[in-house]
Amino acid sequence: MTEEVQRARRLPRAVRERQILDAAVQVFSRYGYHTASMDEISEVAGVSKPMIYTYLGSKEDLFAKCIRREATRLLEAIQDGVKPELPPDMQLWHGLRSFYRFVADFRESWTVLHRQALTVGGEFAAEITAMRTRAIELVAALVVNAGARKGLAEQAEFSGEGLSAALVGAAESLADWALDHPDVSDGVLASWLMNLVWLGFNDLVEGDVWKPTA
Amino acid sequence: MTEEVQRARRLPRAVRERQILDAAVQVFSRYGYHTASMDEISEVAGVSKPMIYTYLGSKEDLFAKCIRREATRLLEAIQDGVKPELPPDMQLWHGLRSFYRFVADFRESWTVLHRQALTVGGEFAAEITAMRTRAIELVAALVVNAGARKGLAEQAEFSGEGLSAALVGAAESLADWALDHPDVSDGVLASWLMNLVWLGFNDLVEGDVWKPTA
DNA sequence: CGCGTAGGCTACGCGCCAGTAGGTTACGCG
DNA sequence: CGCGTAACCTACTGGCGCGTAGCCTACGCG
Repeated sequence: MTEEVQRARRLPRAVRERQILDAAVQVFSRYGYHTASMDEISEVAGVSKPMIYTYLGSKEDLFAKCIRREATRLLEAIQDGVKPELPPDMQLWHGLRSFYRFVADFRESWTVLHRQALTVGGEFAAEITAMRTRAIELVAALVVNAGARKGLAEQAEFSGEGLSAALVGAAESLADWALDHPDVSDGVLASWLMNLVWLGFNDLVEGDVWKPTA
Repeated sequence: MTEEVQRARRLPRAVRERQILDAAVQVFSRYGYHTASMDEISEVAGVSKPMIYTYLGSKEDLFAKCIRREATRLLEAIQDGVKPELPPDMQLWHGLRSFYRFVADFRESWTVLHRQALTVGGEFAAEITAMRTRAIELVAALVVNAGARKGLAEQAEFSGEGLSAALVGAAESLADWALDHPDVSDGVLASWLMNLVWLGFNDLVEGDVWKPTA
């Protein structure tokens, strides 16, 4: 009689929770919130369904916990990369590099944050938006700060918040593009954005404004 | 005996289809594909549910038809605005203005295209991506064309496709921002982007590349 | 004035899936 | 060695919502 291979058994709660969250991120990122089924998550996690409910609560709870964990990871990855003592452009550059490195390393995390999070209407779609807003405000602080140094104030051609929204959007969109082009390094991606944005911004600061021609 | 107010009756098929599509866009944009219910759409349309199925098919069919109608509207709005005989920067500027005007005028159309369309995995998420890719390639053509004039070729600092992806993302993101700031005109929004992108791009063309400092 | 057809509805079936009831086995500790 | 408790499962239910069967009614046309 061959002894049965033991299916990993009697693990402490903390370990199981991590397994479940990992599986959930994977399945949510692949199928989206609504299409993903708790049965499949439990299967991928190698755990039965009631475990999920006793440990992590309802489907919505589970999703929220995924989002929060991945968001925290992302923000920490960026903050670890940026060096506050450097000039604004280098801060931005390092932040962007860390961001693209994270996206490349944790595709599923990024997908679940960027693509799937908005699809669950209501309560914590707001939470995601809040996180995104924080990112925008952070960038805005950089930009406005750099602008203020040169005496760029409330002109019609300038809105720190608006420009930051555009910049963040550009970064996100480029991240999606990069998922299909894994050969492009994070340094190159960050450089593209810097060339686009920082140079243009510098011109603005110098008063070199683009105007429509007749 | 007061005569009953007649509930709009016996309308021709084409009219009903429009009513249904209008209602569907509204409901889908508010709740998203999965959360939206056919019952609510029928209610908003002022029509019973079987009508939707006989006229427009399944829920997925209905959503696809919404997407296609709104996408066509958007692309036409942009193409009507742009004048091909103008120089590249002015073409881009007019295209952007038309885009922001559209978003302001048809918020629901934009929402359903941008936010909700990606949430339905599979078949025609691809369709949306295709449309977006077309937009990116269009912009890329503009950019590459303008770059080629100045002899900017395959440098590490340059990728028409990548930059275009970033630009489109910036435009979309700014559109979302603008939804919360209705007082900002389409001309101003377009100018911001031109200042960011075109000036930076011009610098690139001139060989003025941003490089990280030690 | 009858009959075909296009416009329209109420009311139901049925599958899928989030969530649960209730029971079983291993481990820790006195 | 027995008792509490924490880990873990199988097997069910209940509801929500897509899609439809079947029926009614106004209008046009000979």
